[in-house]
Amino acid sequence: MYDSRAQRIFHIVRSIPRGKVATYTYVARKAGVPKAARYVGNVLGNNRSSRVPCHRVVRKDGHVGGFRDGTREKVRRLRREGVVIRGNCVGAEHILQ
DNA sequence: AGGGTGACCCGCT
DNA sequence: CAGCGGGCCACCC
Repeated sequence: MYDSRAQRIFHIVRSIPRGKVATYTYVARKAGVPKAARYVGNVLGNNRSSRVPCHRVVRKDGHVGGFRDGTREKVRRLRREGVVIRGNCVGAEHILQ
């Protein structure tokens, strides 16, 4: 199973509403490990549960970032939720601060 | 205990 | 403005 740290990360990601996205840094900060953005990616990459909408987590510079099933799929899912994406960049208006 | 890993980030060139 | 280098962190052998 996962330890409390990973659980916290999943919980935070699950709280991201449809049509919004959060950054890896944002999730790391809310999880209490502000400099562990990279680790957040590790945890989400490992995740396979459809209950965790990890496609809603993007890079701080606005780029969509990686995805287990491919960046294309991540973009598709976000667009389906109404998120505006130019190239591989999400509109800043969707990013939670 | 220690080195390897990665869906990241920042500063410098 | 694009690349590169180094830092970063928790986890996994």
